[in-house]
Amino acid sequence: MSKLVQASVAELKQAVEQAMQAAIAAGDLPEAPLPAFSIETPADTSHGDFATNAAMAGAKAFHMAPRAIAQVIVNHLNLEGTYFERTEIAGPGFINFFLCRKFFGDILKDVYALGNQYGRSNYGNKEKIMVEFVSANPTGPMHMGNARGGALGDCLASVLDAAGYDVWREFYVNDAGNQIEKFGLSLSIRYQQLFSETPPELPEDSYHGEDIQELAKAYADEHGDALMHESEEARRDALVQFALPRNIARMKADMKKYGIEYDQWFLESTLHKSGAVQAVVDELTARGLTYQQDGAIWYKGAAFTAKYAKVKTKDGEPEKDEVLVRQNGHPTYLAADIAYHRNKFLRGFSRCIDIWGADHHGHVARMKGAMDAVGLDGSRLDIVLIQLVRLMRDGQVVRMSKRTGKAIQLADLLDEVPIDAARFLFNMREASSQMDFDLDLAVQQDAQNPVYYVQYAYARICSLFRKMEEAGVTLRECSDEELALLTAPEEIQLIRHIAAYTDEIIAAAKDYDPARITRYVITLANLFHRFYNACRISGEEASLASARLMLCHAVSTVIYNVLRMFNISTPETM
RNA sequence: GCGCCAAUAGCUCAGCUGGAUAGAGCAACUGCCUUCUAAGCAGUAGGCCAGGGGUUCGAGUCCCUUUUGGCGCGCCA
Repeated sequence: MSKLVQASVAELKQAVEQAMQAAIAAGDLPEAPLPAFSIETPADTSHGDFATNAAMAGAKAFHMAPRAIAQVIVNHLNLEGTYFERTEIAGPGFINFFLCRKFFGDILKDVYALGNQYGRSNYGNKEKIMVEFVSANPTGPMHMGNARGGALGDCLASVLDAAGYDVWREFYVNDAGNQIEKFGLSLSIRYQQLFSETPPELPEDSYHGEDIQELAKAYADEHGDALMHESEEARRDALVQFALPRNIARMKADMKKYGIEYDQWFLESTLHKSGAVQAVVDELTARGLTYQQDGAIWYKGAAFTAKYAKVKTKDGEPEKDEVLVRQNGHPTYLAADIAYHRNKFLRGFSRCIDIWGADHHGHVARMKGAMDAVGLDGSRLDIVLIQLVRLMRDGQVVRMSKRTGKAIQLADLLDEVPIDAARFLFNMREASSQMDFDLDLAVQQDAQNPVYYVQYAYARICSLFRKMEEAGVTLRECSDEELALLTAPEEIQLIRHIAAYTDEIIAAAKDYDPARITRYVITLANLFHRFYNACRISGEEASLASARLMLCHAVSTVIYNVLRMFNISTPETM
């Protein structure tokens, strides 16, 4: 694992600091506080494996030319006992460091020893963290945005797990409130349209989808027209009680098909039943943050929201307050959502991540502020906003399904494209960028489709191992001397990339950006194919062949670990 | 009007907390299979990083501004 890398960076930083101190003590540098500097990995490997800007950063403090400072630092540098064998001063004053051969061999030994644990770290210290994602409305089928959110959320959770967090996946089901009222109304009308000569018309802002008609019909098929003789309220209740579980079951089935398993499906209704929503209203009232107006209860949240967002102050007009409880006595979505997030923290999660569609961005600062308002810490709630997805076919935007003529649903997508491709492609772009999902590319079974490109690299290595086994050559742990035979630029580049894996996961966890790992594994496959074209294994002298076999094994280990982490299949033949 | 996200090769996108000549993949052109999967590789070509200011040793990256695109500003969720 790249404990090696992390240790190397740490010891390098220390060595440079000590060199500067020694130089000051020796009078080669003037007395001055040490500058803040960094250790970085140059883009161009001819500039070394690591580099530091210490000399440039210190130019001001030491009143000397950067290259002169660099020379002084190098003169006092002691790299004995480290993996570094050589330094050089380059460009405007960079000090470049070159790793010795043993480092690369040790990386391969580490991967060999750690196997499917390679890449995992304790960065997160087992901190309890929740990722809440998709959380689609149970009033209808899931759509394309849910597909992207599902892939990103699930893979983010996996990345956090690999980085050493204690991760919990949750789906929030809005099975209460206004949308459910509307759902009931729509069902009731569709139901009445089945039996009545003069049924009511569906209002403009209710659910017009076919699925509502199907649900009403399903109820009628099972229970007949009995509800026609019930009160409107009883009819809606019965229909909702019938339809909601079906919709939720379907969402669970779709998510499962998509390769996503939640730890919990959290029902909003439980918050209302348990009194948690009322408790939030009471809590805010006790803190003097509510008032009554026009028969509703309002939340004075502007000051809390302002901590997390700019607030318009045009004409001295403050941010509008929010309604918590409507005139009709029903709590708003905001009240329930505050209760939900409060509940998350009370369950012991020290950090909560929500994946939301970008159209909800107006809600972000308000929600974080509200956590502060109820006495929690809004900075522990992080929202990842996902920009829109457009489906593309033949270079054209696709809005409607060919089959149903309706808006494309998640289920349609999963019928059309392989799950592997959907999960992989939705994970290539970071959440903040708008993306086009290319349906033609997703079903394409060739190298243009990145998921196949990566899987092919893995299958190629599996095939190699089968061939070598037939020839009586098996994988074994090589000696330092044997691994030192790996000197081709293709080999060194490949090992360097393998060495970076753990840090990539940590970086992806820090940035909440699982797409980073997708790009990482594509690059890994590319480096492997390059190596495989340049270097042979069978036919080479035995110790070199064994060393290369160990390298191939390391590559397949990392590809396997990434694909399994993202729940993408790893075919051994293609 | 206010706010959020973006703008990098013909197309789709990388570019890590500011660092050394701005990178891939598609598409275009030229090569590489009697030997481990050619679903692969190598090479050529392609750029005032949307425009303009600023910060500094140094800006695609940070700040301001203009333009363009997407989205949001409900007693909806």
